[in-house]
Amino acid sequence: MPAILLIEDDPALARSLVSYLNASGYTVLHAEGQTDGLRTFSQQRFDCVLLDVSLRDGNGFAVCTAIRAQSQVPVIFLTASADEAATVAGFEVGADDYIGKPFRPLELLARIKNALRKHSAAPRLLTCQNLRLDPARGIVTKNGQEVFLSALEYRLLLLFLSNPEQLLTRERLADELWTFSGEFVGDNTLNVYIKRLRDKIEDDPQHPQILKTVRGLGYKAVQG
Amino acid sequence: MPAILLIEDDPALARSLVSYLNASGYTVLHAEGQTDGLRTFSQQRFDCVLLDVSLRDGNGFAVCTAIRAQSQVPVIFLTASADEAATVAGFEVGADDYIGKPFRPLELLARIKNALRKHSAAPRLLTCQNLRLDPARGIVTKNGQEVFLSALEYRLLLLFLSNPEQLLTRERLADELWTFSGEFVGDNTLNVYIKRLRDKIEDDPQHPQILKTVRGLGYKAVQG
DNA sequence: CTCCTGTCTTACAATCTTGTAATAATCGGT
DNA sequence: ACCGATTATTACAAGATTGTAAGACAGGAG
Repeated sequence: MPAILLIEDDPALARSLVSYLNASGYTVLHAEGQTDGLRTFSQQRFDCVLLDVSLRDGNGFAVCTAIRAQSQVPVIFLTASADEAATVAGFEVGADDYIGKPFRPLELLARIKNALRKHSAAPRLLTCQNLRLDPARGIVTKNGQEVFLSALEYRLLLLFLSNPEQLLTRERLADELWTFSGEFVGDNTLNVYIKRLRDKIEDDPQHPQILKTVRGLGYKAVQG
Repeated sequence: MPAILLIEDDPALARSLVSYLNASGYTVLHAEGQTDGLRTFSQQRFDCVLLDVSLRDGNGFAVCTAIRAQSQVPVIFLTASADEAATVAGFEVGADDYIGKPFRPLELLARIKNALRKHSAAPRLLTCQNLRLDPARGIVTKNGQEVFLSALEYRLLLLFLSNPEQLLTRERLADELWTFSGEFVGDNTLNVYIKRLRDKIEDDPQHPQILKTVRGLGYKAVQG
């Protein structure tokens, strides 16, 4: 049951929104103004914020900026006006969507749902054939079995899976792996890492199906 | 210069949109209908798709579904009607936004810009005080200097920074770190890892400012 | 085919990581 | 202040990682 924070100082409108959203399966917490809203926001976790632009004790843009300073939560602006400049300003301060009154109930629901979906679609997996890399957990699996990669092997694979079908030059790869370690690393070192990675992730390291060699240029990972 | 695919079968509207968006700094390619649009889409890369719901040779929903089958590109629906059901249906098939005619020019621009920003905002950084973890590169830095973490230390830190201000129980942490290695790990092992991580990321490991101990329960990372 | 160049493979020491155990320190309650 | 339980610290061995070097191999040009 997703939790929504509604920051709205029109009592009648707030009441109707709360009951409508409740009926639609959301837990709604209503804050009356800027101060109230930000305090509530910092006290508990919400899945989405509905924010009126015109609050008596300050405008909604400031609230949105404050929220953005500490969170990536979806923020949807509500506005009475057909004020185009306000809409633009809303997006500038990091809003996710902007709905003008009068609200069409189903559209409001659809936009909330959309915001929640987009936002929760974060845990992306990088995959290639039977290989899966989960950047949010730092884990690599092959056919469901964990493949334990060393720190550098992980970074190398991450590079490849983030740039599928793209040719990564030897130089680019070395740069990415050893930028911070100011020291030189030998010219052959990358070859060795490619081999080690292939030994761990390829079914037949002699005939790699994932990390292809592009002679004279570098390597590329296949799409998949 | 972002590339936009406009699928719109009203010639007058299309002309005005193309020239307006061109003037606003976008490269626009105009397709007249469903078939045309999908062919163009598969032939080159676009940063955003503007899609009219009512096309003569098929409705826009089908086009959106087809696009979603092969790409995560932002899709913004354009609609003549104030048809609420259509709006809802648009989001159902994976649209990112929905704009009703008549368009307000600046709002249209703002929504396009928003879609582009949200979509390209992938390289998120997890930060806490002077510490930064880049999941897209698998790199941790402290005051700009790289902190080289072992695979398990990295995963442990990732866990903490992904759940700021949340209490992570000892059990939960051990589960996440050692799920795949079916073996038992000693009860004290986690303590040792916490210590090692603190030694690398805290300014004063004796008085941790990032990884707080919650006696009897677990640990939590501070926000920020 | 032959040579050359670039890549792969193997092997190797120095160092780091991993998990354990033993000991010390700390917190909270009495 | 004392006690018991929880957490922190230290030290240690087995094993893994890292970077290098040397030789084997493979592809392309002539």
